Amino acid sequence: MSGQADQIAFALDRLSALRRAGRWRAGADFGLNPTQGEILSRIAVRPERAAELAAHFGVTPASMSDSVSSLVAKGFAAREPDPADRRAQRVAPSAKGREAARQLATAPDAVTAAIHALPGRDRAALLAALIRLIRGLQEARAIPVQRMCLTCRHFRPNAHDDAARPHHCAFVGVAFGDADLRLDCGDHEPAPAREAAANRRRFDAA
Amino acid sequence: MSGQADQIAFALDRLSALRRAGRWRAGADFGLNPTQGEILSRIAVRPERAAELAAHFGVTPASMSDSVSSLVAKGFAAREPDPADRRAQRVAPSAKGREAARQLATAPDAVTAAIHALPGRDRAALLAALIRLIRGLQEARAIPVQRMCLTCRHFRPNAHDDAARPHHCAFVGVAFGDADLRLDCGDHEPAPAREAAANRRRFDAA
DNA sequence: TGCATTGGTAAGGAGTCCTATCCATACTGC
DNA sequence: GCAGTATGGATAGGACTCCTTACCAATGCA
Repeated sequence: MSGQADQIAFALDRLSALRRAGRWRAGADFGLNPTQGEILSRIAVRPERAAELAAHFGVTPASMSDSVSSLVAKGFAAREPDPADRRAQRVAPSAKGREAARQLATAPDAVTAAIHALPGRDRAALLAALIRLIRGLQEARAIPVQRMCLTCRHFRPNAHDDAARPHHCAFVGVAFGDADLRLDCGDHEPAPAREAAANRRRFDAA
Repeated sequence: MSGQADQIAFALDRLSALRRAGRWRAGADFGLNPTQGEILSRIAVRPERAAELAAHFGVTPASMSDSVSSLVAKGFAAREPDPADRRAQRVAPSAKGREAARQLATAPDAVTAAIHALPGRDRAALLAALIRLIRGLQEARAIPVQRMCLTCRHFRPNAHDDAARPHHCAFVGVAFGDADLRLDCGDHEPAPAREAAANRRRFDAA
């Protein structure tokens, strides 16, 4: 019998194939394929540079340029100048793109439904394990930094005595627990390296 | 803050992008792309019909036919007649294909490494949650039946009193625990529906 | 025997994603 | 102030995925 790790990797691959198949169906109404749908969903939350998108999706900048071009050609997005750097451009959704992203976000998805159907304890354990997994990958520099709480300047780990809700988000001003930790938050702003390292230590200390 | 389910789905997407990127690198030495590598790894365990492969990977039979053709054209696989049905063909690896699959299986992969680096408790919780997730998807008929213990005729759930190793595999003749449950076993043989349902009940009863 | 079903391929087209190359802006040191 | 280098990005050419539609052949049921 081979190891747990292989079984887990196998499960991840199965689930991602299902998600991709679901995105084919969901995007078909708009003439979007899975890749375009993912990019659109991403920039609908916050416009990004092509290079950031390429890093996020794990493709070359050239490939991302292709995909963005087809999104632009279909009228779902536009390239706009980035005020911070005149070499750069941000990819932003058009009105039509925002509407499509909204519908995509609410489209039924078998995997998400199955996650919802999971017992609460399993779901929390799953999220916790995945957060640790992604942190490990970040520390091994295998995955680009995400918009996750652990790297956000608004995050205050273990700031409260309440064991159920020890953390604090200074942006929205609420206490929350491990189960509500975000891996991808629209309000994320990167923390300075020193602060991020301190947060990590404080988070692990609990 | 949006729900846990969305965060989990986000994590799954991130990890699958990473796996795919890793497969590009791993397969590059052989002239294999990620899709071809996945198919090859699959048939190396056990030859399968194109329709089964298409269902497994969530693509249309026509697409699978394309991919198999390119695998055949490169000499990694061959189509052979299926004795059980003269319409059908099985896709089997060539000697070269088996060797490539062997090297692919041992190629370093950041995600697998990170899973290994996870604390044992997290890893077990992750696998357990994923098995439940996939079972839920099977029952919702969103995912084709896998080669998992729960649907195998060699599986004897809760056959032993040992709490750590309650299950039994009649094929290899060993007792094992939840942590060693397989989602994709090369020795899998589907159990009759009646037996599978009984196994499910017996498994859940524990 | 007749016909729907199932396994599979062929053709045509959109799009992904690669490598390689090139352009423009931005930093860096003298 | 200006070369040299780094960075953000687009373009070109090519391999390939994956789709839809259409078609053939074996199968299985009425």
